[in-house]
Amino acid sequence: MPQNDHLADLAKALAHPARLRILRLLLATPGCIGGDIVDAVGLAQSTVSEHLRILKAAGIISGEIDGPRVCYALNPDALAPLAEFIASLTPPPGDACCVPTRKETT
Amino acid sequence: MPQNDHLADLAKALAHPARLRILRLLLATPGCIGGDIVDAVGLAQSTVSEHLRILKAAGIISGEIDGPRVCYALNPDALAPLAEFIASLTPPPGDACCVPTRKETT
DNA sequence: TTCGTTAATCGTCGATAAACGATATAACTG
DNA sequence: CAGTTATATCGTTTATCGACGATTAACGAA
Repeated sequence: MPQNDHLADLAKALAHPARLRILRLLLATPGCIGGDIVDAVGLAQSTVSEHLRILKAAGIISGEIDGPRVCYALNPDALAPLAEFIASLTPPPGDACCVPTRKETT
Repeated sequence: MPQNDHLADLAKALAHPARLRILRLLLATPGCIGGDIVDAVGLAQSTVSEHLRILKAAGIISGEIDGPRVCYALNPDALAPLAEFIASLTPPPGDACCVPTRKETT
């Protein structure tokens, strides 16, 4: 079942705090973002570049060359299969769309 | 941000095809399931046991001793944080219904 | 063209993960 | 108690990951 392989690849791309931080950063940054990522995550430039490469290889982000920089952007559709899988494991309680989220401030 | 660490741990637990297969198997199996998992995934018993240990450590499954066997069961709530994170990256298409704005903490 | 900036790639290292066989543990059976 | 079955753990080997510094490539500006 190659689908599992793909899902595992997606999960693997998320399986690192630095990459999650990068994704949050991209989410919080409306426009283009370049080397600021390096500052924000506090790792070496080459390390950040590697994380970006991994995210890009998984299709989770896309990089567009913009002059001397590269403009990264989220590509959230890529994660849809993983989201579906997780949802499929989740019990169907009363998951009507709008459930008043009680208990969230854990 | 320790939350990223936790999310990364969850994703890491999912980042292997054999573990995804195990989760699917648990999902498809209503009652208790024991060593049949070994047959289904086609790996050595010790390897499967290790995968089960990892899933259990992540809280994604739980194992209850049932006589000579161990009864494994999904524990889908454990994945909720990861599902939320992925959802937060997903563009809000027409989600008029559930505004999942989890109030920007931090 | 030369220089400075930005990002990607290379080479290397230690750490972690994955897989296996062998062995140990626990519980039921007789 | 001895034997069988079902899991877990141990120890080892191999592969992959994560991080870094150094180098290279691409681009804009002077």
